[in-house]
Amino acid sequence: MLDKSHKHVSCSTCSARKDSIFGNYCECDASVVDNLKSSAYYKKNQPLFLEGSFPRGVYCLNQGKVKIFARGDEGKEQIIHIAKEGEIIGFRSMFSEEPYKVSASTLEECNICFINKEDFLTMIDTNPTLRNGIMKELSKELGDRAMFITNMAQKSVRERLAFSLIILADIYGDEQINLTREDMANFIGTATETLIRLLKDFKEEGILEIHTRKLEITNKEKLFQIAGK
Amino acid sequence: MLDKSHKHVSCSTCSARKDSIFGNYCECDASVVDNLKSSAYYKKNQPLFLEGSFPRGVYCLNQGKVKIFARGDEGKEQIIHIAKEGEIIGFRSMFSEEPYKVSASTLEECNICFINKEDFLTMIDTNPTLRNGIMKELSKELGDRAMFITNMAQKSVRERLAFSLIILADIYGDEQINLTREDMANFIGTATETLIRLLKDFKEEGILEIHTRKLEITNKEKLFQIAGK
DNA sequence: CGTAGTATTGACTAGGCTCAAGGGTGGTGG
DNA sequence: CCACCACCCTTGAGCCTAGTCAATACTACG
Repeated sequence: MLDKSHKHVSCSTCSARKDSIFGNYCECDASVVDNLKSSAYYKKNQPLFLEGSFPRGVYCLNQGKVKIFARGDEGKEQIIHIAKEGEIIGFRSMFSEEPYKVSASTLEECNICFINKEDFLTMIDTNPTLRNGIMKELSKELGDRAMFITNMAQKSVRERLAFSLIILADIYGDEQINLTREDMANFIGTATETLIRLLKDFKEEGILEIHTRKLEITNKEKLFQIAGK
Repeated sequence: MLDKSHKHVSCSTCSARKDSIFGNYCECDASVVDNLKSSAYYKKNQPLFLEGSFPRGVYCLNQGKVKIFARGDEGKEQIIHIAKEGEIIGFRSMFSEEPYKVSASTLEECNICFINKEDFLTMIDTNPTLRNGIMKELSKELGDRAMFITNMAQKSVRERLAFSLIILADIYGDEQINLTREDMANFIGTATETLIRLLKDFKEEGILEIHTRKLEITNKEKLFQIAGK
């Protein structure tokens, strides 16, 4: 349980900063960012922003996990990305000058800092190192999504599950994967029932342990094998 | 048939320039770009670059269409994007400092200009308008791909075909859509046979005319209806 | 200790893939 | 200019993955 009274996270002591674009690219500017930003506690399942609305700034994730998702025609969520500590969220639409094409919502309790649109854009304009970092980030994500699309189009659900579990294990680090079956199904792009059946298979094959909602990967090798490549 | 002896396309007379990021963002720099670039004629099905290799520069499409695709585990192509006249191709990997995650290959005869990596990066560094244009472009594509992923995961092949035909009609403008069945299937993310059967259905429903390989959309309204949204 | 949300299981169906076999078309070279 | 060959397109049959619907069990939290 996070400290809900925690009103201000300082960049200079931010444990996520080493994993962040800010940490990597503007060592010197911690205090500058510190003065511009505000920070806030978010409950589980609380939205940061919604598809269709216009961005007012960017979010920097200090603690917790956030899902980035789009909705299909019937309103079904497709999770595009799960952000972890240190990630900056929601800067895409600020450059494209479009409304958000995706929504963001907390998956657990989070501490999240916020930087105003104008302040952030000024930083980008005046700090080439940060700017290059952002461009690199945008480009990397674009490459990742090409692979994501290919996986969606060509892999079976079983293969996608294996692949996604590897990604999730990486996101959750030493913690166990902790998602509702529905969120997980929406990440993989399948029905909840199908996911459940496959998790059971994986368990029987000795790939993972199921502790109700938390998953513990016990044979990562085999996952790579099933995921293919 | 393009003029194969055409060795140099000039930016100032480039018919695609108005649709290009260069045309929109650096009116004044036409002659600068002109001096830096080289231009070349490409045959049908000629690769520009391959997944896994490192970028040496960017390509600017003066005439023709180019497919951007990734390969799945079994080597099957997944077409991520089809570039038309005026588009700049292959700048993503130059920012991410990774090898290409996708390949590019001409779909028909093309005239394509090439700008050296160093020259292009210098332009980006020194020309904020161009830079913002590029960032906008990266961001837009990222948004598009979120939708692409959602469509792949949630729509039926029939719906995806309708959706893709709308996109293709837009890319081909007043020309008729002209792709092999295989390329088209690889764009939609389905088997060639399934695509063919569905095209037949669409023809019988009065949505399109099939002139062997060329497709003529006759009822775009209905396509929107089927695509949903 | 009840209730809402979440997870699980079963039965059924169908969309779409694979394999296999023909039919067209257009580009090239004699 | 025409014939041939390679490539592309089309059709059919059968199967199987994965989605839907429906009913039941579990779990956590107030």
